[in-house]
Amino acid sequence: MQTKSLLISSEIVQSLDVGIAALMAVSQMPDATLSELARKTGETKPRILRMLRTLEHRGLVRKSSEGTYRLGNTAIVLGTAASTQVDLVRVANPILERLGQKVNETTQLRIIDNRESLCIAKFEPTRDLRVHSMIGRRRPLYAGSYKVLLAFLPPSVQAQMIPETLLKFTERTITNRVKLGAELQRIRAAGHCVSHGEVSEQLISVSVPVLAFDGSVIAAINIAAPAFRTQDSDIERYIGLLKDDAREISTGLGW
Amino acid sequence: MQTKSLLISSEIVQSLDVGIAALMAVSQMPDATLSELARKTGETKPRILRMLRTLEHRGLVRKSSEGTYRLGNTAIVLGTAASTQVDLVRVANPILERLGQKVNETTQLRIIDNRESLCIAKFEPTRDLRVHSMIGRRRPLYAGSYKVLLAFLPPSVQAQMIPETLLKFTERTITNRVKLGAELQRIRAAGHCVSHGEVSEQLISVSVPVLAFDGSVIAAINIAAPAFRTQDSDIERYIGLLKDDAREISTGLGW
DNA sequence: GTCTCTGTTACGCTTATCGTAACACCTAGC
DNA sequence: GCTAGGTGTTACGATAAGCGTAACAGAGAC
Repeated sequence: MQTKSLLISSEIVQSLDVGIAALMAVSQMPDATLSELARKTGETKPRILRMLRTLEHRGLVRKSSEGTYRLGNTAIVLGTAASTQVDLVRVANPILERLGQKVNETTQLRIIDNRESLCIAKFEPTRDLRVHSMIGRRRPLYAGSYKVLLAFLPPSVQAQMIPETLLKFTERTITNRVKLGAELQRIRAAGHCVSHGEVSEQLISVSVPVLAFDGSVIAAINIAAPAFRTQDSDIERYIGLLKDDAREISTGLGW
Repeated sequence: MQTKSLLISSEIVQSLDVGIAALMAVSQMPDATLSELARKTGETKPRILRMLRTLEHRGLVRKSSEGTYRLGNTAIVLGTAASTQVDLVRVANPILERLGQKVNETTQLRIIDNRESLCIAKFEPTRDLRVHSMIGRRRPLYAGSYKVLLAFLPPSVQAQMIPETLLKFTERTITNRVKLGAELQRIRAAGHCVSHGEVSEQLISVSVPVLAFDGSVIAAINIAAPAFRTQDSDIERYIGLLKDDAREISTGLGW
């Protein structure tokens, strides 16, 4: 008895699964040592060592001269291929860039992944002061304008996505589940969500859902900007632009 | 007896290795079916099915509604992380872009990988007629200007990198191993290589090596352009620019 | 000196993974 | 109608691949 996998363990090759876990660990902690990676994944050192050797042999991971691990060239090739194969990203990227250029602010594409929102595409303007964004960064679903992802979910699924305790990021974060529910209804009716510093102080974020042909929510696109240079008139304008572009992404996906 | 792995099989977790092989197969043949992927990897269908299910569970692969497979969101996240973790790419990318803007032509960064040259970074100008480039694309080491990668290798390693038979891509491809050896010596002396349509007709490519502190070759950067708009004076200018930038990459890597 | 970290190797137990076989479901051919 | 040759999928028992334990060497710390 070495695994406690009593639930949906079947159909999954555990060696491969742990190998991927090691790969993701390297991706999240560049220049980590073997021991650190073993701790992070909760596996034994010999096991992770075997995994890393295999990953290195495939070029997904590189061992530095100091003995620490980083992602390798194959990971770059894989990621580039992925951005052309994932329809959503391929379609959204030029639209995000065009929109970002137009408003001269940061734009993002986010999806629901594992009860969080996950950034899978972005554009940042060149101006000095701008909102920083990063592909792969996760944020809660219940705070900030990414709430739109929640708002357009069927009620039964929605409930599963909201954790028991809602962390308070700023003074304006909604931490009451009932109030959150009411807010989600309002968002659904309006078709957009504006966050005034709910996650980060002094930051305004406007999100709009990208819907499939059947009205189910696929993703969200948003504009994020410093509050001091964003007037109410800007926000109104952003909402209109986002809605147009969200529709364009939908049709670009074939609907 | 199910594997014939008599050589360096040890130290490698085969389940993980085959799983990665399946992943790379998906990356190379988007929208492939299970049977196709099993054939491509030379494994049985049930085995590949198990691998794909595990990869899907981790988000590296997505199964479309028609039952075919594509890369998934995790692959995008992984690739983005990789481009910030691989020093060479991180350092070279802005330099490649600056150079490409300056000459208004396509620029590339290539390394040796598995006896081939592999493109791991690139820039393409916006003009209508330009040389197309793709991260992940492989080219032979013995043809075109990528020969610089060979030329700066220690002679013993160099020999291992040159295949028995040299494929003839165009009329100008060198297919004689002796002639190739002489050419490599000339390149090493000159510090650069110019290809006049050795791989593709009507294409000129200029490459220069990126050297480590000890003079060993790390990578090559190149400019690729249509022959009709590239004068000898342009080529001379490209060589100078490339040499400067190659040195800048070297120092950017800490040397 | 010991103590505690590293990374690494060896080896025997056992369980996870494998391939075979059989399954159901197609479309094509005729 | 019936094969015939494709899919993708599931079941199961045999086996060897992969596991953890243990022990190793080396590097600091103090």
